[in-house]
Amino acid sequence: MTGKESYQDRVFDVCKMIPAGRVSTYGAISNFLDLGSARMVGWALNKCIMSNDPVPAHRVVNRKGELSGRIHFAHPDLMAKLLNKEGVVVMDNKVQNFEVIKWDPSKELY
DNA sequence: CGTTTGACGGTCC
DNA sequence: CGGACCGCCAAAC
Repeated sequence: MTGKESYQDRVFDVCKMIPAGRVSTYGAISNFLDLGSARMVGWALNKCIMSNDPVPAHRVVNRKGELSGRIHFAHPDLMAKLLNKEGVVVMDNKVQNFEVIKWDPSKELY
């Protein structure tokens, strides 16, 4: 390719690097890719639904550990279900032990 | 080309 | 702890 990798492609790549059973945040990805705004991650992931690539967007939550993006999935409960399936405890649309299973590319990935 | 919106984050009170 | 407010950048209108 000519290197036309948009910020969206980088977000996809980072999301694919998130280990199962772990969750990342929009801010962490934004900081790692130096996008300057966490909103860009949300916009990029919104396109991931239209994309044919298997992007585990369900592993990305906001800084509070809430499944803020669940409403964009095929079913609002799909995101929580996928996380629960991977061993992540989700209650009331919030990730339990969030600080424990939180995964930061800038810290975990070196 | 100005305005609005959006899967956010941090600060302030 | 939670609500209000601003900053942030890109796409949609």
